[in-house]
Amino acid sequence: MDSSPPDLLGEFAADRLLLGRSSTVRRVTDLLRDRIAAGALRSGTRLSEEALGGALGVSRNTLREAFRVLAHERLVVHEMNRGVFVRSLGPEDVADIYLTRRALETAGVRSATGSGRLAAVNEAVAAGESAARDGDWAAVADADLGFHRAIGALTGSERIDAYLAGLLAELRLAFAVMDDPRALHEPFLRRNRRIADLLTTDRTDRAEAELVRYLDDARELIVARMRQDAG
Amino acid sequence: MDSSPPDLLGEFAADRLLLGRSSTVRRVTDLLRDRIAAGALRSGTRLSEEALGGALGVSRNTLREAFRVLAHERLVVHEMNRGVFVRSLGPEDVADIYLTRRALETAGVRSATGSGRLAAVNEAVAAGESAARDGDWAAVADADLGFHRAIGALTGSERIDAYLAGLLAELRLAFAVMDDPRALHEPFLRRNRRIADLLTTDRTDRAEAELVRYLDDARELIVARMRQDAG
DNA sequence: TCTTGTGGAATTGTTCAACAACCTTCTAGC
DNA sequence: GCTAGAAGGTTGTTGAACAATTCCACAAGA
Repeated sequence: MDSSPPDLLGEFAADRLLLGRSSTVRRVTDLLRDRIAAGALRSGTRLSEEALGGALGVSRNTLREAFRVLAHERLVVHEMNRGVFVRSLGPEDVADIYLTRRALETAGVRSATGSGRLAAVNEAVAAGESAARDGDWAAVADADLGFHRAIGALTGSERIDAYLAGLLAELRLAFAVMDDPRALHEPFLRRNRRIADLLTTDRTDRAEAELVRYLDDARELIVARMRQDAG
Repeated sequence: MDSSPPDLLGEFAADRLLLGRSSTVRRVTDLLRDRIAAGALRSGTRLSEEALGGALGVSRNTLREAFRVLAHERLVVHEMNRGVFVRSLGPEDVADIYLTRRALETAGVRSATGSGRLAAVNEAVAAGESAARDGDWAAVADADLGFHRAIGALTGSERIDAYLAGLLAELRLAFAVMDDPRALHEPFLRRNRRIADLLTTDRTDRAEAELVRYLDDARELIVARMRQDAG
């Protein structure tokens, strides 16, 4: 042991977290989260303990532990004695999510200078533009969310990053309402680029103003579509 | 039914949510959360499934569901095949929490004007001052956290309020390190009052500056004490 | 002395079966 | 058409069981 370079030991210690075999609950939670984000499980769908447990080959108890996590992430709602359902967002939810995004993302923009994390922001913009050229609108959506997550990560806070990631996952529930992902994400590609450029050139105040306008416009787009569907 | 005033029906409908009999998991989760916040369960304490389940009179499966929730709230850590432990915060955690508080609370300050929610802020300040006069430093701590939660609630976002509440609960884990609650909270009573006054008179920019200084100072106080304990 | 096996005790991870409580639906009766 | 009540299915919770894993102590070897 003493002959090993200390660096090597450090690497192993870091690997240990990745190495750890994941529990069944963890795998089930991840799987359900992915299916919900991908829209395979629509809003309002009832997740029967018996049916889903049978399909996944896990016990009811294990499934219930996974449900508790997903409910805390607001991806499903747990109604007492009635079961759990894939969450469905209303206009108030979307408005609330955008209020929260505004708080977190503007915080990121304001601490952009000297954060040394702008590379990820520019990479996300490039990924979105590349996906748009390929016509892969699902990838554009991913890149768009990745961009905003990178904006939040400018704060350097692990909690802000994690919470924003969850918030954006929740927002995907609303995306399912938009039948045309291109109409939802394409117009914002250019605005992402502009915000990234403003940040790269240290014009943070203007970047913040652009970001706030972006968020207001995106919210209005979704809320309008929701009211249209409802009426 | 038709003879009842509609207001009354609305009240009952609202009560129904509160009335709803809570599940065992919910009660266990609340109880453990309270005990952790109160410091009755110290950081690092191992929560044995069998022992705790026996003491509370609930089954291991029920307890495990509660653990999933608490782990998601970052109040306990779940180590695979080892068990769950009351979380212990390091200086990095405290720094991260204060970064997040800064993002959320400054957002609240910036949307204070015309929010119509300043009453709760002033009430929290008054509650803190009253508790200080009584020498009830635990109540001062509650009021302090209530003040900052009210600041976040100025955004009008339910999610920001809920997340900030969780964040402050997590921070109580660090308060346990401070043996003297008076030293931790008393100096900040005056600063809370000052921030509230600035907000009430619409001097939001100065309020924000004061708040940021407050948060930086509080973080330093806790981090310094932690390093002192560690070294 | 320090490290390396080894065995056993204790704990967690997961499943299964059971039952009470509850919700939903259908039916009978008015 | 409406209400009460019975029937069936689902969730809430428990207790037991077993495999997998960790922890601890102790012995064996360098």
